[in-house]
Amino acid sequence: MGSTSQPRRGNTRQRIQDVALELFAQQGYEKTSLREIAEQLDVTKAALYYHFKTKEDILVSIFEDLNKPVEDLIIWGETQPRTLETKTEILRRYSEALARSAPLFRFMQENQATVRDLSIGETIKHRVLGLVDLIKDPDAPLTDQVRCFSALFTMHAGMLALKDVDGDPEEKRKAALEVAVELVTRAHDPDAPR
Amino acid sequence: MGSTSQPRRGNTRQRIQDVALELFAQQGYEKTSLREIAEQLDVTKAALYYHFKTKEDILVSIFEDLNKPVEDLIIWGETQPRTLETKTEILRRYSEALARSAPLFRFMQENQATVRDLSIGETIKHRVLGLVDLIKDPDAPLTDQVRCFSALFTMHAGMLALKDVDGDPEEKRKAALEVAVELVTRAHDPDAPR
Amino acid sequence: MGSTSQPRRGNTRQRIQDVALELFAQQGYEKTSLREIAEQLDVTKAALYYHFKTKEDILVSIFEDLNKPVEDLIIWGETQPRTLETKTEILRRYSEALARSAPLFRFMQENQATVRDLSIGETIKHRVLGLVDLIKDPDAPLTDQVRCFSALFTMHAGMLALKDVDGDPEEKRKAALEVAVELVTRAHDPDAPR
Amino acid sequence: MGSTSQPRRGNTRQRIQDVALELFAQQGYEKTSLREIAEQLDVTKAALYYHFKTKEDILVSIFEDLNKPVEDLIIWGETQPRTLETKTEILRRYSEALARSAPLFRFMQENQATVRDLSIGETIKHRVLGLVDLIKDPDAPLTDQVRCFSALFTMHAGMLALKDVDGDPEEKRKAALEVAVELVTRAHDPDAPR
DNA sequence: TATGAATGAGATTTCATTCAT
DNA sequence: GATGAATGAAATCTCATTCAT
Repeated sequence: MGSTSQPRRGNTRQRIQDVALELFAQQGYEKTSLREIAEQLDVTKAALYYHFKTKEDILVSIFEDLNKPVEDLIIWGETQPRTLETKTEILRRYSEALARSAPLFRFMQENQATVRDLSIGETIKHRVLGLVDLIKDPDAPLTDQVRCFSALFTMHAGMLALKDVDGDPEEKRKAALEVAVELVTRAHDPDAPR
Repeated sequence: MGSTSQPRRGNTRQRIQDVALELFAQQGYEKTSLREIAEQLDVTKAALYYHFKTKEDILVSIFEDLNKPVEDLIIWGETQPRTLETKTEILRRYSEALARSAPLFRFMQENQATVRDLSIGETIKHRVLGLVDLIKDPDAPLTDQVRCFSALFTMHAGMLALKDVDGDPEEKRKAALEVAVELVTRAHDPDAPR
Repeated sequence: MGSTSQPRRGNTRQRIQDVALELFAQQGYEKTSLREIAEQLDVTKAALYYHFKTKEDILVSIFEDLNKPVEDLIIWGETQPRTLETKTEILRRYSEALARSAPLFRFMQENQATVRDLSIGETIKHRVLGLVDLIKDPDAPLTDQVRCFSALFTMHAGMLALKDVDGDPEEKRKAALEVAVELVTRAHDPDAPR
Repeated sequence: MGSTSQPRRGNTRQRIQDVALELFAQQGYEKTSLREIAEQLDVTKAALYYHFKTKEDILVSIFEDLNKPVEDLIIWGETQPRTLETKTEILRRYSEALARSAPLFRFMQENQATVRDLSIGETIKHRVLGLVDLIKDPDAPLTDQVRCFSALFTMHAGMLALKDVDGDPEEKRKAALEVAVELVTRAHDPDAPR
């Protein structure tokens, strides 16, 4: 929550995560050193090692905390019927999850090469594919599968590329969601009137 | 014939670029060391510095060489009328350029955080925005602007995320292009029958 | 008493400064590598970087420590009346300061080109000019100003060139001081009988 | 042959020496790389090696060319009677030699640590001591010997420290010479009236 | 809960030098 | 007279990590 006025006790772990995520998102994972993180927190590097086993562990812990909503979403989705309504709802919830953990997702988007080799790499891949599986039909033609992927990436892009476009972030998110829903709708019911 | 036995003289510069791009795309820019590149070429690190001023310079030179087609495409596009046909043609050509320089674009997609801070960062941003400008109308509603961004990202994704989908790469590329065209078409003529 | 068997903990910083100064004076700044310093101390190079930010920083820290007496001397001098007695006293004290920090001054004398570009360069220049200002009259004829500079350099030389002359160092220092005093005396009172 | 006209061709050797000396004096010997010299001359590093065997050799050759007058001066001095007139004349000629080869002497003054280890190191030491021998009496008291050294250093300083003093260089040189003569005069005839 | 001190590995870069052409 | 290509050695510096206290 509060980013500047932290009471000095008991929440160092959280503060490390906050600062680390901020720096990771700003500069990239490899270009952010533990020294920087420690300095910004006014602790020593060794203190980081009291709370986390490795540098990677810091990132993993952040990911695990912020990723839970998406995980839950997939679990929920798997119990629902594959109707268009369900798919739309999934997109809606996913869009909100993205918005809530924007820095993390921005980081993941911009550091794919890094993240791929880390232990979360597989998890992430699984998650994206799991999400796609919920909104696409396995036997759909290739074009429809592309539409589903595209829907997801559209929402990701909604947080990134659209930085350079004017307008309120929340509105941009909604516009991206709208386009995503449209894409999935077409994929879901190819015979719908165009 | 032989892909491993390189002719030893005269083309070192090119060979450095080739090996570097391969490794950059495979492992990421920061995790690829000059030692690795040199070893794979059976030259000393110092030889790299005879041909390039810095590590960054290697990447920049690769980028400048492979980026030319896209640059040309933008210049061409700026002289054309903003018809739907032009836009479609731009997408088609861009898709082909992407396919031809796949490793570079894959690298750029997966190393955005790195590339952003390099001297090519601004160039790339300019280029993407220049491309988007050719296919979107400046006064179009936000949703249509998203569609245009989405079209571009769909083609990028066509080279990346779709790795995990079965099927021939060329077919996947065409499917991505088709979806992109569709998105731009809708953005171009919002009143078209759906 | 042992000069080679150093107590291993707690005073590393000081030991680095000692060894560094010795090597800097012996071989010059640029020709002394951090590897050498580290090896002579039986520490790793990285340890040096724990205590000092850069190679230059090692030198700067040495300089700042040993320069204090001279700095104090200038401050003291500025509060005194510009009598011949004051000037003589300044020369006397300066001569002693030089003797006490002989290796540093020898280093500075022999590495002027290097020191000039370092961050201490300006400080040193300031200090020498500050010192000269205390012993020369601003409106004195050029010849008298030269005498004052010469007085200072005579004492510097007393530590250097006179190495190749026979005799006890302490006696040489006193002889140099005597000549310096004589020069300043003449500059102070040009009409004095010769 | 004998004439000193310098057309743009065929005098590369001389041009190398000129540029090298300028850079050596400006930045110091170690901090000046052959790359810099070559670039400033618009030739390749390898070209330098056609004309000189090593980097040191460039410096040595410069030194040998410019040092000749001083060498001659010493030889001449050795044939003269050790009168005060001779000594004065030596100082006068030396002062002129210094002025004529100012950059070289400035370089030597500021790079003593470097020069000491080079092959010219011994030569220089010899030369200074040879010069001193001409103006001091071997059995003179220590103070008088200091005066002689001081005379020499005063003239050196005349080219350096006096940079920061106002006034015409030629006048400053003459002032330095005057003080030097005075010092040697006293050393020569201690009983002279003061 | 943390720190102070240190390390081992490795990064990028620079340099003087060589040699076939 | 000079270049193009390359090398071997070394330099400065950074990093993630460890451990006794």
